[in-house]
Amino acid sequence: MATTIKELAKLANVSIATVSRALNDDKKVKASTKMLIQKLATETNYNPNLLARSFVTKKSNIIGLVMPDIFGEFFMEIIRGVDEVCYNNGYYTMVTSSHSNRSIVEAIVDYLGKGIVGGLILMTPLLEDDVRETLEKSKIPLVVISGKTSAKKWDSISIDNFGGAYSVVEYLIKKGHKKIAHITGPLKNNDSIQREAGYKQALKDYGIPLEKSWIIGGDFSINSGQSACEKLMTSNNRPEVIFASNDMMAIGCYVAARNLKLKIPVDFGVAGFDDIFVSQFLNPRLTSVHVPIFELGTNAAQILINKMNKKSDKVQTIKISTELVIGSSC
Amino acid sequence: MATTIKELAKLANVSIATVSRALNDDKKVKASTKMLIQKLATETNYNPNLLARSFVTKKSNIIGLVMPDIFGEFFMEIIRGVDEVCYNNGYYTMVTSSHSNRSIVEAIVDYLGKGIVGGLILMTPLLEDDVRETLEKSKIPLVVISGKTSAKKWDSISIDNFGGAYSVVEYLIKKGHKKIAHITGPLKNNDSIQREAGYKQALKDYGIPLEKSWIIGGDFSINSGQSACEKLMTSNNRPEVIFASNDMMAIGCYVAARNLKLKIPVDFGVAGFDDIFVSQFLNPRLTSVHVPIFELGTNAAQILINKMNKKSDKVQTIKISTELVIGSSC
DNA sequence: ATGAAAGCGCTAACAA
DNA sequence: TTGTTAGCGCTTTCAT
Repeated sequence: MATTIKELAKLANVSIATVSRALNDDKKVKASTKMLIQKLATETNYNPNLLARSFVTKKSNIIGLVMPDIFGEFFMEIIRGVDEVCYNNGYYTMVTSSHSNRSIVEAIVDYLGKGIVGGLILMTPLLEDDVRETLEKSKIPLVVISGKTSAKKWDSISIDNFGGAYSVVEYLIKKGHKKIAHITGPLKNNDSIQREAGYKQALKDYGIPLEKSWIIGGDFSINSGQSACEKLMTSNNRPEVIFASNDMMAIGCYVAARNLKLKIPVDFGVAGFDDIFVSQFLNPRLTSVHVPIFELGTNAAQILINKMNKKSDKVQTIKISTELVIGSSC
Repeated sequence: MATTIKELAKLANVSIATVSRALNDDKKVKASTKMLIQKLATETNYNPNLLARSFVTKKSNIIGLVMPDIFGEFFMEIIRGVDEVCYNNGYYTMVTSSHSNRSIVEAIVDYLGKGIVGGLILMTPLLEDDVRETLEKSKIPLVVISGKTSAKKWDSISIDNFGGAYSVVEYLIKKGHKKIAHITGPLKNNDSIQREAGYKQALKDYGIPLEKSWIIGGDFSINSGQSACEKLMTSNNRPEVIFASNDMMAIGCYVAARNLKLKIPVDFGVAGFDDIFVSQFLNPRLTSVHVPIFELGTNAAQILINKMNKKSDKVQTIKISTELVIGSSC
């Protein structure tokens, strides 16, 4: 049995209230008393029962991290970032994702309703109406990691998708390319939408007409990248270079190239987005847009914890900037 | 404010005890009463306060997942597996890792002592004495994901490292190779130790003498794989093929090959272990040992939950078998 | 089959 | 500066 506050009180010959205060570093406890109690606490290996504490304060220092999926490097880095900050601040990280048999709303409602988490980090490519509604009802501090800096209602943190995409395409144009194709991400995914917009804007700014047939819909998966690339490279109007909306699809292009016996970057070039870990080990090294995912996680957690501590209450909207990483794939 | 059991009791015109019983599906509640209460609960969107419940029952349905690190695909898949099973059984997944500034013991103690988790999944490459001690003191259900099936004290689940390594090396030998080098993982890592043992045993079984200089110490990182490979391939006694203790180090060999202007598999072959996601996109496709990591996670969670539900109390020791994946890298 | 009441460990008024 | 006490939402004896 773990030491309780009661036993500690008995040992120290004070009331449990005093112990509680001492442990919570209340200023109005005599220094000597505080010292004694803290010494005793250490000796007896006292650990406050967090459940009891959360229960009575109605505050939980468990942070819920809800993601659309738990897969791949991107989410891993988010978790790592969140965990890092949580740990350093005495918070706990609880993760979940929308599973095959439930929507992201259910996941949120579950976390929120059960009173188990004191704050929520929601990562979602798109804030759909049902999610918005649910969130509006809740009074729990919340940070949204989103593809778009739109949600004025909640603190949100997002990647500069537009700028990142713009910079790759601009780079390609400056290298002399005019025939630049684009493989998009999922239709309703904000990251994807923003990246496509960046692509279009860059073309426009440099006076390059848009070739509709060079914009192929993908879904961020390797397979979709592969088939999109095959489609592009077997048409009679082949682009010189393909900008894939994420690295996974860029990898799909590599696969397609292998199948088609084409050589990157000789026969066609490829650029991606995300600069995931493996991209640097592709041969040739993939040109991509580096996204500091880990920082996305740490930032989100930090903002949330500030909110939970009432250290801040204005709604923040942070945009994380990206960086072009030039490889030899285009 | 969320609906409480009290309000529900008032609505149903029964005592809170009855409500509690009905909600917990106690057999001695009249069917009609139970129905009414459950209907009311649904209508009012009642959600039991988990904190309160855990607090009083002294049982938490939060499962703590402690890992040496939160990085890369391996851990991600574990988390995904655990989350999947937890979700399906109404449990919650709390993750943490030993951080730069704390040991894994501290992480465990923290989880355990605070009464916040009701069960623990501990993933560690090596059960060191301080960890053992800590675990022995604890009375919380526990499952260890380990590199070695040794811990008879706790339920444990591990990969068949020995068998996996043996099968790659056997495959290489049968292809006619005799000069097989090995890059090991960290010295005190059980996975690494078992894999090395499998390598040695295969050589022995096929009567191939061990060449000490062909066993180079690595640490599972790409860099260590790269430098080990460079060392091997620039010596005057070059092996024909390198079996790296994990895919990351195998990737390091690819990098080394590129630097040394050597071609895989023409100039030398490479095999790895883990068959991580990216390995299939390496060029040439890496020969590796596939480890069903996701299942490692689901299994661990399932065993733990059974334990927590008292559905099982015998100590289980599961070994997850691996599968040789033949690529074109050797 | 149901109700009354105690109590889990802790915090937070309110008193002293 | 410290103690007393109520109470958080729930489960669980013990009555009835």
